[in-house]
Amino acid sequence: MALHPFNDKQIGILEVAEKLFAEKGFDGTSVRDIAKSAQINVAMISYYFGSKEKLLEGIVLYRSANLKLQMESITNQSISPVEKLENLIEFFVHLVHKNKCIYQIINTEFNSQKREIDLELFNSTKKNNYLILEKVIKEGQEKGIFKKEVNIPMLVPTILGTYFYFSNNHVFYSELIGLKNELEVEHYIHNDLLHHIKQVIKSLVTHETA
Amino acid sequence: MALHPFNDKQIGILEVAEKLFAEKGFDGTSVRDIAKSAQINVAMISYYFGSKEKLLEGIVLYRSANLKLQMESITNQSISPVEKLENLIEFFVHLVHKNKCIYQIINTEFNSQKREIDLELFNSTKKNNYLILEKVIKEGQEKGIFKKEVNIPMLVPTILGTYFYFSNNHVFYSELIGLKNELEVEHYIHNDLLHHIKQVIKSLVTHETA
Amino acid sequence: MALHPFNDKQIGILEVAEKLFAEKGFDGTSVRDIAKSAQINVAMISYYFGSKEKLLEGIVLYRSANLKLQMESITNQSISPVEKLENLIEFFVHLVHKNKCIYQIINTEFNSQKREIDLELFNSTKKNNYLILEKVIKEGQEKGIFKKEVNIPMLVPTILGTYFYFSNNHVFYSELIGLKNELEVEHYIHNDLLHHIKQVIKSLVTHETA
Amino acid sequence: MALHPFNDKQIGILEVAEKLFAEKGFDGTSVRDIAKSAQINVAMISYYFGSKEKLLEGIVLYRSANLKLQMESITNQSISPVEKLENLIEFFVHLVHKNKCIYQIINTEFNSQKREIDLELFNSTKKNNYLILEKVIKEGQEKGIFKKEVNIPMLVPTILGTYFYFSNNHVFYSELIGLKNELEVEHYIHNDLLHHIKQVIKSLVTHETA
DNA sequence: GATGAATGAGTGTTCATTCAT
DNA sequence: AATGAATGAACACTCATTCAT
Repeated sequence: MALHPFNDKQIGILEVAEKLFAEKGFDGTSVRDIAKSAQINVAMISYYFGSKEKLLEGIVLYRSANLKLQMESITNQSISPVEKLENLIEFFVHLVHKNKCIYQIINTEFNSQKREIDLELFNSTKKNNYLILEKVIKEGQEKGIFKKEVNIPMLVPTILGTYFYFSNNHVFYSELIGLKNELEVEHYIHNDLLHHIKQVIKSLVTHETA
Repeated sequence: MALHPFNDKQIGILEVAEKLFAEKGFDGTSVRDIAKSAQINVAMISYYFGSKEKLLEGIVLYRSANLKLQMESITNQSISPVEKLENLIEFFVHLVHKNKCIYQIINTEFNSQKREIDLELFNSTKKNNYLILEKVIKEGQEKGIFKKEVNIPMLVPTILGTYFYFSNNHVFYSELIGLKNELEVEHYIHNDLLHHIKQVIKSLVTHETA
Repeated sequence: MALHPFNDKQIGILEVAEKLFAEKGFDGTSVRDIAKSAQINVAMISYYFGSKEKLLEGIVLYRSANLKLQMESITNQSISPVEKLENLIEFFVHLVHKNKCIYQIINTEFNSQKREIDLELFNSTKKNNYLILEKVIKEGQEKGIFKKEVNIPMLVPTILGTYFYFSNNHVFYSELIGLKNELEVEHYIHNDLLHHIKQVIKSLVTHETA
Repeated sequence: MALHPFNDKQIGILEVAEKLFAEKGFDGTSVRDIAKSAQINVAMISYYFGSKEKLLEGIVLYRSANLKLQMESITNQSISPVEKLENLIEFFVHLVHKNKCIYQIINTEFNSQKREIDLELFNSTKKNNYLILEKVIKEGQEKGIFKKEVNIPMLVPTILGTYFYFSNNHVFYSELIGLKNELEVEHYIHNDLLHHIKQVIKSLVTHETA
């Protein structure tokens, strides 16, 4: 059974719209833009989704359904808390990187109550992710591997904030670091940036091992 | 001599527009919205700035000029590198917090080449800030206080990314942490969040001191 | 043999459409409204009637056929001209009251050549009704019961105009007279209003009887 | 002081719109039709009136203000009740004939709560007219000139209903009576039809004078 | 025979901008 | 210097109708 009620044609429109909304913003994207990109008639957007706003809701619903995670496997393995933590960070970063568009949209369109739609499914996923991370940290703390005085709720902001800040300013940092094209940026993210984030978190939570 | 060419009336419009653009986005804000908020005639925006786009450029120019920093004082004092670093982090966080609006605008309106205007002044400030941080870190490394293997360019993304991620998702985190109103959020940022960021960076760059 | 070519499904649509057209006007009613009310597919209207306009013609045709009257009986009875006149007035008022919808439609949609469809059948019925009334009046005149100087063509406008004016403004008159609900309005029409119209016409055409 | 807040340009639009609404109905008339007829830009309708609906309200307001009557003169003269009644009928018929459009609009657009706008001013005028007529009738009754058993509230429906029924069906009646053009119809209304209506009312309310 | 999908034209309205003053 | 009036283009959306099945 599907987690969302969209057929193939609708999904095509959703994905085109997601890309455009992420690039140009909701208000900066007209239904005509979407229709042209998706090679459909303008009327189809109303026909399929009811309205432009409902289309946006559709995107959130569609992606929220897809984001339902199977992270249990990561944290249930019989590996050390540090390894679990590293796997989790890797998982988080890959996840948001792969779903950059929808995160971009949600961060720009749903901030400060600009728009009011149901983010419940999305937020429950976020909450769930937090709880998994919290469990791993507490496990490490109990084992004496992790420090006690860590501000756990602020870990995800540090992990994902670092990623998003880099991503949002990738033009600036590409120049600063000397990345010549998108491929190199991509490579940098999956290697250097990810490594940096891991180091940041590990340094914070673990006792220094000489 | 002024760093920007705007008179008092224009500044009034700029500040109103900045607030609205940050709240509702550039495309989501009409010149009539701005005119009404600023209690001026609609035609004034074109009259004073040429166009809505030019108004946006004006905001960036106005704020960039204001962001010109006197950070030298922080780093020239005869205090330890760790203290310098802490002061710098505090300075950065307070700066972006105070100028949240313009950062919001730049992050949403100038991503992925959506809009092409001159961010040179803004970017040079950013670059300058980076260089100051880099200097502090290198000083600490030379003194043997800081680790060598730190990815210095990614420090600002970690510092400001953490702040922005929290700020963008403050509704979610207010609920998670239990902050009841804007005042408590404000207090949390200047205390707990700032402390967390300092810990993150210090843990990363310093050798553990037992 | 049927007087119109419509099957049961078509008649269902016609009657729903008639009601909606009378309530909201032709242009104010969409084929989707009709389809929803009639619980059929939107495409059915074009399928069955060819177009929305043809559907309107269909309604007129359907009702015109139904309006074919058996009034001969009224005027052929061996009763006095005054009684014939009263019966005729009663018949007219009841007829238009029962078919209020189609009269409403015709009065609003076919005025001033707004729409050009075949009202021949409808008009021939109207003409026929006039002739029957004329016959009764002339019979009364010949018998010396009715006045000679009556403007016979204006009798129907007086009879039906009074009814329609009241009907169109029933909200205003309900308040003026003190009718509390639709039932009381209905009762008023069949009693007081009908009586008034009879008095009006009788006073006009008959010699005062002391 | 003006009874309505419209300037000359607005009045131009109002009058064009009134004509079109009367001819083709509110829903049958597009703002582009109006703009073209009034030789103005489409946006002006929203600019001046806010919306198409508000334009309709504007028409009603404009005409209602104009309909404020100085009928007192008619009924305060020292003439017989019969003469007063005749003058009143003449006044009513001329009034509605001259303002045919707005009456047409109100009768078709505001029936059965199809549209809900403020008809208070219009209705108070209607009520006022009724009261003046009632006064005249009662004066005649007191003087013994008019009958007692008259249904006074139904007099206006008879007077104006007759006029409107003829007007709405003028094509049919032109053919029936043999009126060749608009001029002849106009002439018929002001002479024969008006005379007929007077006869109808006089016959009803006065005692026959041999 | 009957219908869901799809379309192009048209809807009322808002937009940033310009113009006359 | 400053503004109310005005404009053409674009907006999201609905329309009656058609078409493939």
